[in-house]
Amino acid sequence: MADTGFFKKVHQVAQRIPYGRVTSYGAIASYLGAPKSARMVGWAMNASHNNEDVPAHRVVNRKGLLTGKHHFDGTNLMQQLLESEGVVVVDLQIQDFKTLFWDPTKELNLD
DNA sequence: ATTCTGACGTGGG
DNA sequence: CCCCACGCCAGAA
Repeated sequence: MADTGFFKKVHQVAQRIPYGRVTSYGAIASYLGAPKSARMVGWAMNASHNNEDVPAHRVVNRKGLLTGKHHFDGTNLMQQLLESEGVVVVDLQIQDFKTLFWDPTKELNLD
């Protein structure tokens, strides 16, 4: 099933998002070398939804808006998870998004 | 094979 | 900042 290289990469990058940090679909897509396939990242997140190791709630759109919150189990589970990590979210909008933003192409360091 | 959709992004106004 | 139109590509019907 969806265990393509693309999905796998997305999962790995998502897993490396630090606690209390967030990133965007485009950032991950760009890191994977497919800046045009940002949507596919979201699709990959859907598949990763099966994998608890992938914190999909830390991935938002470029505006820092929790566009995918509707895809989570509850109605505001995504926001709860983020706030639980210290991320301030107001009306689906992450506050200080620029500060909390974690760019894999710049800040991703390998173990 | 064709058509539509979508957890997006960019550019122009 | 907002709004609008277009591009992109994988999957479902």
